[in-house]
Amino acid sequence: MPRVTSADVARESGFSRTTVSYVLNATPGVVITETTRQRVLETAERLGYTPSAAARTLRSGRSDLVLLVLPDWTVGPVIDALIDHLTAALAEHGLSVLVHVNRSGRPLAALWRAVTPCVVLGLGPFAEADARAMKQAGIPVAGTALDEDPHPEIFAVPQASIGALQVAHLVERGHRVLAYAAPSDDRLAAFADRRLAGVRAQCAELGLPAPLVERVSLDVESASAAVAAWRSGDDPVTAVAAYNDEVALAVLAGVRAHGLAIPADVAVIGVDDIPAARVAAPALTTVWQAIDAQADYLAATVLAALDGSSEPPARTADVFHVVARAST
Amino acid sequence: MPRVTSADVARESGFSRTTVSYVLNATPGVVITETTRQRVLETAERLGYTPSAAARTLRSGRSDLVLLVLPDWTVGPVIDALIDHLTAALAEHGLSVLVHVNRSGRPLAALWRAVTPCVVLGLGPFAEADARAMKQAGIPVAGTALDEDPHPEIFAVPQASIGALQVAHLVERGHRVLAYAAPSDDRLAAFADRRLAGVRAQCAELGLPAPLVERVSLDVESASAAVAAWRSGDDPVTAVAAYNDEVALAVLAGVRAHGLAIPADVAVIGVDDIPAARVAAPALTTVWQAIDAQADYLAATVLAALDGSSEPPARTADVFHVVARAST
DNA sequence: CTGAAAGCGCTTACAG
DNA sequence: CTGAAAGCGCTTACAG
Repeated sequence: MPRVTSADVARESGFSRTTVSYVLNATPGVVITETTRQRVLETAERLGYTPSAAARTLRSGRSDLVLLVLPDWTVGPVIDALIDHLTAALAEHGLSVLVHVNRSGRPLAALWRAVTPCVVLGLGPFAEADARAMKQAGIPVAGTALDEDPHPEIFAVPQASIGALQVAHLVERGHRVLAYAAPSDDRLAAFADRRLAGVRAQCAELGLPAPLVERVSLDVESASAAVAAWRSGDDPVTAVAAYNDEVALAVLAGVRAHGLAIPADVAVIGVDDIPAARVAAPALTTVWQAIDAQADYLAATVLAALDGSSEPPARTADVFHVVARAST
Repeated sequence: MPRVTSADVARESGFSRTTVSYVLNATPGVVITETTRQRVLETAERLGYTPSAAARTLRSGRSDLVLLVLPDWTVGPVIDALIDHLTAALAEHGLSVLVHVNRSGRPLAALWRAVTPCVVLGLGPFAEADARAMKQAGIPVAGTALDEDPHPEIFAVPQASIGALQVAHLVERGHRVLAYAAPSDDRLAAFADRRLAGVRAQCAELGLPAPLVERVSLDVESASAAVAAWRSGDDPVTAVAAYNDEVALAVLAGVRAHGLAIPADVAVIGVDDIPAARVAAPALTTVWQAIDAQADYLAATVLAALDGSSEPPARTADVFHVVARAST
């Protein structure tokens, strides 16, 4: 069964391809008789016509694909949810999201030249060369930033603020000697380092000793060793800010392994609010992020990049907040 | 900066577009002088030529996009890893994976007609109408099956076997009164029901009483209620097979809430081996699935669908196995 | 071994 | 208000 084309619709409806195109695209500034319009629409419907994305792309030099470039780190439930919402939001505008995991750090050029996306959206920073090439080729680029960023096309989730928020919560609970549990995976450094910087800055601000930092991989031994280090000093650590919930859950296991009480001896706070956090022993206090809002904002950013007119919306106020549970 | 086309390469190298195309595509059955070949290749390289996917698609009627259709359920780390591996494996063959989450259950027709993917790969079953339409349009369809399946283009991960494996492990540990913790999310039914069927069948096979089934959502209250139900009978449940690790972690919390010992009073086994399983209290026994192998198999299936010649590879023997930890 | 030409399906100046 | 025609970049019969 060959493809139904706009030429078929034209022939079948008795109008020219031009008219069919005008009707189907509701081309602005072109006036079409209502009866003509109806007849074309009806014919297209009856024939099951779907425009060819390839032909449109070839013609316009731009597809309706949004290329979403993920950095190499493990995606995890949060980014997962983000992609989900973003895909749904952009689908309403006829845009499809093509997710590309940039493992190997190869240049993106081959991919975006081949796909000619209408926008490239990066969840991590782009390589200098890639950014330049895309700019030169006139492909709009949008993305998220890890820090506060003056560029409006960038959605900034200041990672440092997350760390600061963790500290604020722990201090509120009466703690003064804090530690930071960093992830063992180097690919997370871009996030982890910034969150740690936030923890450090907030500690300094509040006149607390600098946080003791240990890397914790996702097993009991590693976490247990970290806890040993944190508790060995003259002024033992009483609260741990973890990079994320998975690391925090490992820390909980490490603390339990030492026979210490949570939160009486050691309090722990994570980031992400993954499902396992709620049912941990004890239930894990964590930082919740407004993923939906972030996704909506990113979607709006993409649309704004496409069509200069529509401004990105105002930022949501509640980007993240602490969900207090039994671990602090 | 306008796009570099094959015409540019032709002009610049002094050959015709035909020759350029032959060289660049290494068209089989066409013999090209080595010096010509080199000159064309060198020119293309120098100009930074990348073929236009849109034009190729329009010409051939088929893009190099693989449309991966996910069912509506939460993706989770396992599917996540699967997508990751699949994307990498297919990228080596010049194929890009377009992930589409089929929320809302809308017909897929508009999407695949627009994108003209070279293969549609489904991780869940397709709607009858969609499957028929794609077949009629000549688009190869591949996918995974939830049951053993005679069709070679389908990768079957028999969900029932996972349930059976859970039961076998629990029985090996000396348990005879078993329960099944089903997820509260109905979208998971396709998986959950099959795994439960496997649990039931294996219990029957071994002459055990039928498993008591409770739905468990991902919070302590729900899990606690399920545990209460399981323990209330004359013959209290001593072991729980959970739908997946997240449900299993909730069950652990429920058991702890009742002050029962794990695994002495109640043993728990999950599925997936998520990072949180290893650091749970106690460490969670679970069923590990060979995601890499599944992804490789799916990739091979896609390639086979594209090019009749290459057979899908032999199945990996070790599709899944139990990782025994402290919870059983 | 290489080239001129047609056509994939679409949109949009340009005429009428 | 509607139509004939060109062209986006590619591949592939068809000639030479």
